[in-house]
Amino acid sequence: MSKLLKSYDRSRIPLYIQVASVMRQRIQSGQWAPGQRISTLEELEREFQVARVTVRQAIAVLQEEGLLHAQQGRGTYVSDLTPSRHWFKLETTWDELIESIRDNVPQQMTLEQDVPPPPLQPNDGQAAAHYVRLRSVQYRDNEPYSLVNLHLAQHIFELDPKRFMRSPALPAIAALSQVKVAYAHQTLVIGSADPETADRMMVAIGAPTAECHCVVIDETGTAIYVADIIYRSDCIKLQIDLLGNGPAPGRAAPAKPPRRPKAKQS
Amino acid sequence: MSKLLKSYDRSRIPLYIQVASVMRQRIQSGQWAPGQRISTLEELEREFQVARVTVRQAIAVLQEEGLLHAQQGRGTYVSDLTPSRHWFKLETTWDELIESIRDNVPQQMTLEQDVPPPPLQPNDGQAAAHYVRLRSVQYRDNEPYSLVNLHLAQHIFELDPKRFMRSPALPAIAALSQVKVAYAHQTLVIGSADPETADRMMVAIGAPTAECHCVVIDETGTAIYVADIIYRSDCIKLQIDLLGNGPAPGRAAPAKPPRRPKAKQS
DNA sequence: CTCAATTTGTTCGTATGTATG
DNA sequence: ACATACATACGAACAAATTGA
Repeated sequence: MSKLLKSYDRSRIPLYIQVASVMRQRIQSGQWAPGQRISTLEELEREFQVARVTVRQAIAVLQEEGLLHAQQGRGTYVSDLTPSRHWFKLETTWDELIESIRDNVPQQMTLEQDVPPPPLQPNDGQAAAHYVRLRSVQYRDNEPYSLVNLHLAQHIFELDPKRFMRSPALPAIAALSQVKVAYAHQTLVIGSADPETADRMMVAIGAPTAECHCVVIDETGTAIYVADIIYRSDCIKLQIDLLGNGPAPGRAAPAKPPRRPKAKQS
Repeated sequence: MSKLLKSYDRSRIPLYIQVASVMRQRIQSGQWAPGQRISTLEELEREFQVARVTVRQAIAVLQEEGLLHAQQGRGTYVSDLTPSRHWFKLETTWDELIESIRDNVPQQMTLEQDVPPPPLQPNDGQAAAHYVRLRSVQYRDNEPYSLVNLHLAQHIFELDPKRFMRSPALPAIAALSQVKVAYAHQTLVIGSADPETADRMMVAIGAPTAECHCVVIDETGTAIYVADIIYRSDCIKLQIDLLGNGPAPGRAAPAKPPRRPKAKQS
């Protein structure tokens, strides 16, 4: 038996979906380039060690997703326009993070006053006396890609309620001269969508997600901003500069990009 | 109809697996605590809007995983020992990264000489003249959790072939006084296991993975180390210090925690 | 100890989905 | 396209174990 059939025992997921997911991976990784003709049904049958109909079911799945189109007598081709993945760069420093989300527009913002404090991890500082809870959804091209569940210390929220209700909170906090940010950190794990998340983000239940837990602590050690943000897994990308001396000079880039030429702290 | 049934149309994955994945999430998130008795079959039927048999299939899945145990007449209980998740911290600075993998022991190391250069991203510098390819598997408790596919510049490899063959390459490079590391970065995206990955890491085909692309560039702008590392998604956790001034002082910790607070002071 | 309530375990019939050759 | 086999899912009824009154 083939490797795939052995793995099938491990997974319980219908075979044609597994085949489809392997083929999807090949398209998205570029191993099957846009416009290219892929292997014939017979070759795919042999490669995956499955029946012809199963291959066709897998192809049907990818046709519905717009990644493939099959033509009788000619063959099966990869679509020219494959949707871009990993377009959302999750920044790893305070300044870049603020900058990257400055112009985001949160949708479906809801506010709850006087909510219980958020669950805090060991390094998340101490809870504030009162929190408000802001929930919102981020969209791109009319498609939701992240859910924000934010606990904001009430005394911070009241410094500029209108702004917090209509624009991202982190830039708003950075703009508040009264507030001194002492520590800020973020953790990321890979999870899977529960029914509510799946529904709000329009993905399947159990689809992989990136779960970010972002905490901002003021000079008194109080967690003034505690956000749990869930991203679709296929849109996110992290870029980590291990030495902290900026990216390597690119092909046509100048030899010495000393820092970030963008905006300076104000 | 319920949210779950609507989402089911979107997913094509068997219903009982979706139910199981929601229940698994609840256990792993602590919403269902270890030892706790969970809702009765009838309540779960109503909540998920599925038939009794479907709930039981989901429970059977989680029983096989050791997360639940059911007892006739009494109820269904969460196991006391639920396996730990996210135990692998992927460090985000050079020094911490080196330190964290120093004592790892790669298994099943294979070497290929004179391989074609690795695919390089725009900021990955220039390819070296010759590369060797080292592949290995990382284990914990006899379970594989990551696959390493490393392209190492041949002239670097030859500085200490024996060490590169039996211990992690990054600490080995850091230890080489002849080598000056100018840039080092890492990108992370979420992918899914292809058949070979699934087989070597003993997960299902299509299971989510964390794909790391780590590049080390020397002072001549040459990519001397290009690693593509695939982790199981459920073991990995990133911790990003946005301000770069260390973690916030913990509850019982002194104001200046020197490094790793292994032992706690009370 | 028995009874009743509660809860999981099992079985049947039916319909649809998945996979093979 | 067809015939076959097995998996998935439903609803309903019944059986068996546990608990407490």
